[in-house]
Amino acid sequence: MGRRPSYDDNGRKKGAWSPEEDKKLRDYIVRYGHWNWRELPKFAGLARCGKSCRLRWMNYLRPNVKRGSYTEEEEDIIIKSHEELGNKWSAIAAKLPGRTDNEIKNHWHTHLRKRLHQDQSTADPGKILKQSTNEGVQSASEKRRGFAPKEVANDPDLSQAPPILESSSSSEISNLSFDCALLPGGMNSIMMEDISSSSSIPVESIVESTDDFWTQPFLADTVYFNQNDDLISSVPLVEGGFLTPYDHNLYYYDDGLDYYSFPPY
DNA sequence: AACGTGGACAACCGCGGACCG
DNA sequence: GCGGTCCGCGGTTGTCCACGT
Repeated sequence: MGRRPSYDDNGRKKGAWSPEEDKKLRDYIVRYGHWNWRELPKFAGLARCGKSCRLRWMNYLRPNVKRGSYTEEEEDIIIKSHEELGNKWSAIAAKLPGRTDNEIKNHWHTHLRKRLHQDQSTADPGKILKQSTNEGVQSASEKRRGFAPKEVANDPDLSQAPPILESSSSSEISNLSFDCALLPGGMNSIMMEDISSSSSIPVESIVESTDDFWTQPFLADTVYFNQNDDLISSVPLVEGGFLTPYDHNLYYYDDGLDYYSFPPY
């Protein structure tokens, strides 16, 4: 599924994500967080725009993203929330742990809306929910695929990942949360917070952005491709696999610590 | 077996809000 | 108040695949 990979005028890759790209993005964010979406692909070695990376992470790679069939309760919540909120998919998603707004939106358009329209004539809400649930337990496409989802099944990293349970929390997977803010002087700053240690370490990044955030490519000078013409890295890889913000002789990190340490200013 | 069609869903695109100088 | 940057949201599109003919 997804779109056929292609490249735009700026040399950025578009379309379906490869398992290698997924791994790079996931590994990078797990390790360093999404401190700045625009610059993240550069440091993660991805020829993607930041917006694409954000979407992929939020809708697919993010911990706790629950995939697969919808339960009766979930569909009930979606229908009721839609009556209440309309097309506020993010608000509806907030009521369904593990479900993304995009996934709910798709599910609504392909299953629930159609069914609601069909059953409005019968005017039996209980029946609507029951019918939607019966198919929601396993959709036609899932039956076809014999779910698990194709990409997850094909991706050894994803398939080996622990099952994401409704009750699990993101902190079980990563203790790091990241907030981005702007510091005076127009410089970007990174606020990395280690939940477990409650320590916050603001740091500054030298990158000043003047171009459109989402559309401007962020390829480094040196681009490496493998034999399949896939981008291996847009920056020279360093030990551990990524060029990080700290590799610009500005910061360093102590990998043995729960949080990153930086030289005093 | 070949082809057409529609379902499903990942990903793209454009817009607008929050924040800051 | 204005413009720029960053980010999130919702609508739409592109593509794959199963199924029907």
